[in-house]
Order: sequence, then structure tokens, then C-alpha cells
Amino acid sequence: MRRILLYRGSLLQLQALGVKRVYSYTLGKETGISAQQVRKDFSEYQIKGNQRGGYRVDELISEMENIFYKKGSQNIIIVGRGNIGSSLANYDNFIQRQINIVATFDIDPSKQRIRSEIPVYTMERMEEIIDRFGVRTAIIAVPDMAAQKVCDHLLGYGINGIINFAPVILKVSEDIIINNVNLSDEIESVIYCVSLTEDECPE
Amino acid sequence: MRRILLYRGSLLQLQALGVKRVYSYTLGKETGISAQQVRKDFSEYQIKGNQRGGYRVDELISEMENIFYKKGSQNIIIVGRGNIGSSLANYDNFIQRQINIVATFDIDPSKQRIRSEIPVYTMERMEEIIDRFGVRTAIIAVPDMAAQKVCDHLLGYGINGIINFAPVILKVSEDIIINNVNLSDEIESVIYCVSLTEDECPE
DNA sequence: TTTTTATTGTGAAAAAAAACACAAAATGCC
DNA sequence: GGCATTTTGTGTTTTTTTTCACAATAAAAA
Repeated sequence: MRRILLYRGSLLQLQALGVKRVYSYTLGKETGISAQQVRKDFSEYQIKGNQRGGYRVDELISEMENIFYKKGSQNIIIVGRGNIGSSLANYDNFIQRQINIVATFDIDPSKQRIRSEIPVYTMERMEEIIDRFGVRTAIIAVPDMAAQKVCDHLLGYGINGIINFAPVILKVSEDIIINNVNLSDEIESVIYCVSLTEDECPE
Repeated sequence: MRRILLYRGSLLQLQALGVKRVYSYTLGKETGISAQQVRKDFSEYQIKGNQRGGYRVDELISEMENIFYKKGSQNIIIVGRGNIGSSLANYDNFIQRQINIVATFDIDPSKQRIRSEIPVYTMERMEEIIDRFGVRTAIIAVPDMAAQKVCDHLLGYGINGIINFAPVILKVSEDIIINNVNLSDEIESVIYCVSLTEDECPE
């Protein structure tokens, strides 16, 4: 499933380059996944290719759109308009992926004066906006001390999917989908791997 | 390994709360990992607990520091001083984890006037800084069009670990450690899961 | 039209990861 | 000090994931 997103990323790149068809091994090489794995994944979703000419890029992409966007476009919100919140708010990838950021929230009143396509509201208006736009998924991009509190509020307002950028592990009930993205961890794991390879081949 | 980072995150939280000892069961609940898995992971790294009182929090943390920081503190750089670059530059978690961001780079001259603890340089000075600080790991936080080019430059300057925040899959040789962090994908996977659970239990 | 070739699609095998189950050990209570 | 209880540590089983192997098939070539 994470792999499907990878495939799509790669396919969009290929499409932009004008590539019309791909082989499982091409896509595999591109994404670092084995060719047979690619085919297995496709057969999982009943995606068929042509037994000599590989897969059609546009067909694959639209199959993947089908997997993800059955529901049409999704309204989401961002809580915390610091650096991370702002970078996400300014991300133009979302539009093409049918992800609508309808609002951002921040306690800091100075943030509310930010001029941007996407409005910045006070925390008090969260419930109202969530209701009005039928928001089900929210992004938490507040300092770690505030994250759990914000999370609890969001769940109270009916949110059931959260992407959390605060470096804390949020406690939520079983039925809530949560994705903790810890940027420090992402960096640290690379540093760790680099140091390992240096151990293996000492100078 | 990713789990070890999770455990540590949770342990630091617990330590801040004044907790002195944990059971595999506690830590598991905290991180969403089964108790036996926690113990298996610890035994992998020869981390021993006490057969009645569980594990000492401070001991666990220092064991994990051992795993990650054998090499002492690490100097890294960030290429791209946009929103993502800035949020990483301002992240205070890094200091406690012995990660030093020694410099950031941007082509946009206006960014070079940013007043911050961490300097912003022009792209031309990249090689010089990498050499001077012995940098081995870099963060790419530039727009997707520029990412591959920046990546190639970095590898030319001797970088062998990259954390890439641009939504493209970078092509690098086998021996380079690369971690592609795609924020859109993180969000999309949650949206997808939320829509799945809604399918399962229709209103 | 037949043969060759390249590539998919998938059942079977192998490998890896996770869960199970229980012995060993430490603690505290009697 | 001995017994009951709790929690670790790890060998075994189960499940999941990945790889292997090869038949089926479409395109190209002869």
C-alpha cells in the first residue's frame, strides 16, 4: 500500500518525461522494489498488463487514482501554523491529489495575520470549520507539549484520522487512524546507517 | 531499528514524567508494539532487564544512546531554506540527540539574510562547508525540480547519506543511504485508511 | 504462418517477522 | 527461609512477506 504510493510517484515522473509504457522491472528499478514484487502488487489490485509490452503508464496512474480517490476530494485541516504547518499549507502537490487544505489553526495571534491562500484561524473556530467542511482528517503540527491536547480536541470534534508531526507518540483509541511522522527519527536513522557502513569498510 | 527509535521517544517522555522503571508491557502499550516484541528487540541488543521490576528507564535510554551515538556528535547540512528547511533548522530536538546542523544553503539570495542561529549560505559554498565540518549526511529540502541536481552535487562532494523531502525518488548508487520522506504520501495513506474504515462500517 | 523472444501472472518455496508459550529468575509476603 | 506471584528471556510455531520458478501470452521476426 505504501508501495502503491511509491509506484504512483514514479509513474507521474515518468509520465512527465513522456514515457508511455513501463515494464515491471523498469518501475522496480525506479522505486527500489523487485520486479516480481511490482507484479504481485499489481495483481493484488487486479491491474493487468500486456504480456509483451508491459504496462501503460496512463492506465496504471488512473488505476491508482481509483484506489485512492474513490471518494472524490477530501477536506483536511492543519493545526499549528509554524514552519511545518506552513510548508504543508504551501505544498502545491495536494491540489493534483484531490487533497484540500481548507483551514489552518494557531494560538499565536500574529500567525493569524499571515497572508496566504489558506486561512489561519484561532483555535476556537476549529469545531465550526470541521463541521462546515466535513473534515475527517487533520494534521497536527504544533509543539510537542501541545500535541496530545490538540489531538484530544480533534477527536472530540469527530476527526478520525491524524497525521502527527510532533515528536511525541499520541495516545488514541483503537479505531482512530494515526500516522506519527517523526522528522528527527527519519534523519537519525540515516545517520545511523551511514555510520554502520563506515564501520564495515574502515579506511 | 525503527522501533528502537520509537522506544527511545517514549522512554524520554516517560523519563520527563519522572518514571523510573518500565515493563515491556508498559512500553509496548505506549508505542503500540506487543510486549514480547519489545523484549525480543531488547534481547537483540543484549539489553537486560530485571525479572520482576522490568527495565530501568535511564539504563534503557543510555543503552539506546550507545546504539546511535557511538560516533559522537554528527555534523549535517540542509539544502533548501524554504519552509521545510527552516522548520528543520529550528528544531531543537537535534541538540539533545547530538545532531548538529552546521549550515543551510539556498539559491534565493533573500533567504541568505535570514537571521537565525544556523547560517544560510549560497550553493557555491557547499563543498567548502562540507569539507570543513566533515559532513557525511545532508537533508534535501528543495523543490522537486532541483532535487536530483542537488543530490548529484552532494554525492560529488562526498556525502553518503541523504534525507530527501522533495516528492521525487532520487536516483543514487547502491552504497548511498537514502531516505525519501514524502509528506503527501504520509497524509494520503491516512486519508486512504480513514476512507477504508468508513467503507467497512457504513452509517 | 510459424518460430522466437520478451514479459506478464501466479502457484510454490524460502525467508523474515511476529505471536505464542513457557521456563527461569527476582521480588515480596507469610 | 519457603512459597506465591510477576515479569523477563528465549525456543518454537504461526503468519506474513518476499523471492523463485515457470507456464501463459502477446508481439516481433523469420
